[in-house]
Amino acid sequence: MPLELRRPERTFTIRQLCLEFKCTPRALRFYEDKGLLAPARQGLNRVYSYKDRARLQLILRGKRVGLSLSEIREILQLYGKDDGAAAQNAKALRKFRERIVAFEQQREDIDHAIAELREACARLEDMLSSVRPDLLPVEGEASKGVRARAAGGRDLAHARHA
Amino acid sequence: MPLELRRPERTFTIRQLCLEFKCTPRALRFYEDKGLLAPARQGLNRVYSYKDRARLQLILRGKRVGLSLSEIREILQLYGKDDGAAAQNAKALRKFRERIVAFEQQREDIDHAIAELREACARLEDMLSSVRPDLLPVEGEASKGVRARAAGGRDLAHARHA
DNA sequence: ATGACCGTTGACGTTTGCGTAAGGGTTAAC
DNA sequence: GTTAACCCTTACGCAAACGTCAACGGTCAT
Repeated sequence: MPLELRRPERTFTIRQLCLEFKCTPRALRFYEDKGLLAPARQGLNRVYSYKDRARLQLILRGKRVGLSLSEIREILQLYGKDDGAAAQNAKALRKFRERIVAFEQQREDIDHAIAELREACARLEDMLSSVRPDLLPVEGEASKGVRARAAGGRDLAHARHA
Repeated sequence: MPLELRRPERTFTIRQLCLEFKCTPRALRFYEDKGLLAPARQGLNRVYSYKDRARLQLILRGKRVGLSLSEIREILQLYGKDDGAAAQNAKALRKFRERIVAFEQQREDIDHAIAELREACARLEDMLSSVRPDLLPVEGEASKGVRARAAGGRDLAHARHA
């Protein structure tokens, strides 16, 4: 058993999760206050399980896409009901569907925004290249036009929020 | 000229815009306070032009995708500089690119979220259909399985925000 | 036993984005 | 002439989501 404490049994301290997910202890405690997390305790200290970690991931993703904590909590609660309570689950189903519709709306908005920004970029580039080509992003020797699809870096993420 | 006051010359009162975009006068004045809008005046009364209306659209879309007002203001400011000031525009270009990357990240998050919710829905449906089929969304006689892609209604939109 | 860290619980402070009066001015209808 | 419908400004209020102390406990190395 001492060797068997590999993956699923692993636990995390508050700090470990904070480092991993780039947030503060204060935030985690706050989420707990608000009923989004409920880590175990060793004495006073919080002990986060893998499931807690997963919940935290969902929380943060939810935040990035603009959900409020109470909305996230609601979703997590519905999520956790794999048990009976059929009527409850029917409600969950409706809620989920609503959220999906909302998200799809939001995706449209984002696509719009991206499209507009791209246009703006294009116009700016044209202007600059005809007036002050020296200010353009280096445009070295090799790559012409297409410019590699940057991003993909697994450690970016992060966003604002009202 | 009296007949020529068709489109581009049109102006709007604060209330008209509010009705059209489902927001309150208070909000518009607030945006103005924060430097996002700057309608003309007739005496004390605000008079919104088509350009103002367009800005408002951008503001609201920005909000829906989770931007803060100050971020939106920044973008609008950069937007408005079609004039000279090359160096400034180079900065704008960089900012825009950053925003695009951020938006693409956000789109990924949303896609994830949608996927997860769909999965959850599927599981819930399975469960319900095997235990309490009566609780499922009517599943009438005709449509089997595919269910029309609801939404599309042009007057939904709207979202939360901290 | 003395810091140096990590953890804990309050509790007050801050920023954002408006809501909600409170008080006042104009014009249009009745 | 007063009621209704808009408009304005000023200002206090409020919820969300933490930040930032303050004050205290555990433990490990020096």
